[in-house]
Amino acid sequence: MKKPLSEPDLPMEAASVSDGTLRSLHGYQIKRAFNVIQSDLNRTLKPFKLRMITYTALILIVDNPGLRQSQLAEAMDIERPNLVVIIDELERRDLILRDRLPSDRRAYALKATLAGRRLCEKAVAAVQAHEERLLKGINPDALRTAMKVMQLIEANRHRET
Amino acid sequence: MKKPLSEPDLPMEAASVSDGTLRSLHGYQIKRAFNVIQSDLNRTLKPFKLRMITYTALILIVDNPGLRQSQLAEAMDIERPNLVVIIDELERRDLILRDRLPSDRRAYALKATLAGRRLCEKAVAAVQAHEERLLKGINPDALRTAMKVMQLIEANRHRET
DNA sequence: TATTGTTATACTCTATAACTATA
DNA sequence: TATAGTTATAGAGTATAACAATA
Repeated sequence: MKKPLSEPDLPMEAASVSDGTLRSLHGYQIKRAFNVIQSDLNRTLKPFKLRMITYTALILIVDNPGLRQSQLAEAMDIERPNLVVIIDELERRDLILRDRLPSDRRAYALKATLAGRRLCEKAVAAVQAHEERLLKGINPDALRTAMKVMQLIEANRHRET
Repeated sequence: MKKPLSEPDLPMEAASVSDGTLRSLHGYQIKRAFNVIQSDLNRTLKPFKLRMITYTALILIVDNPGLRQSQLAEAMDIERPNLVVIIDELERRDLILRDRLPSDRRAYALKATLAGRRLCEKAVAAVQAHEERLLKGINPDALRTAMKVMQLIEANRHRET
């Protein structure tokens, strides 16, 4: 929706797209913003061979050593099966490791390796630059408000089948 | 991230996930909100056999009769090839039709059928209820601010490369 | 019985290259 | 040559059922 209203050189038959807000669909604006963030972030993370989802998993493991996969999946709000391949990928690259919990031999304690912590810190710096770029010109109060709104939306999740 | 901090009955080995904001990653909060919206909306649209993306295309065609596919793709911020299957689906269900433009026989003028307009209006009502539910308790000013922030993020899209 | 991690699978959304028919 | 729509395809995210090992 870069061109908000009518273009001068369109033939009569072609309509102009009504500007901005789709009626009754705030969700689509959030989708568009998210797509921009995701593709820009993935470009930023490419040199580290990380994606948004693997970066998120790595940073949570670095910041919360000993996390179980089920806890991490809940924290990331993804399904357990989908986390497995992410953990596999990080483990194969020796960025994290799966330690068996003696107290519960079904579960793993996830821990970052030194290499994982180092890569994470470098990636964090790049991501900070990415966010500065993408959030440039946005009033910090407005941004805080927006993030609070995102949390409220998440909290209003509809759980009944 | 429903449980913000430590759970009382966890064994010592298990760490608690640090609450809320992932350091330097506003994007992930937006992702989570979007996922909630998308899955709730798709559930809402299921009785109409629509999804977020087909609903969006339909409403834009209803509101902008004569739209070309390329214009619609740009308005929805998706790639032209991905729009084709969406238009196919709506056309197969006789909700819209592709009219050849006499002035440019490469292009189509997209128009909603009566059935399409009727389904659209019913879906709009359901979506309004969905958004009321999901945005319940959110200050309208805060919501407006959040939507403006989403637009600004979209406008800061990184285009080089 | 219930839970942790796993496998397999299916569906959706996104992105790109290459084609056709028109301009 | 450029553009509108199309085909084919690949990649990534998400969701569910069912299983083995363990609780």
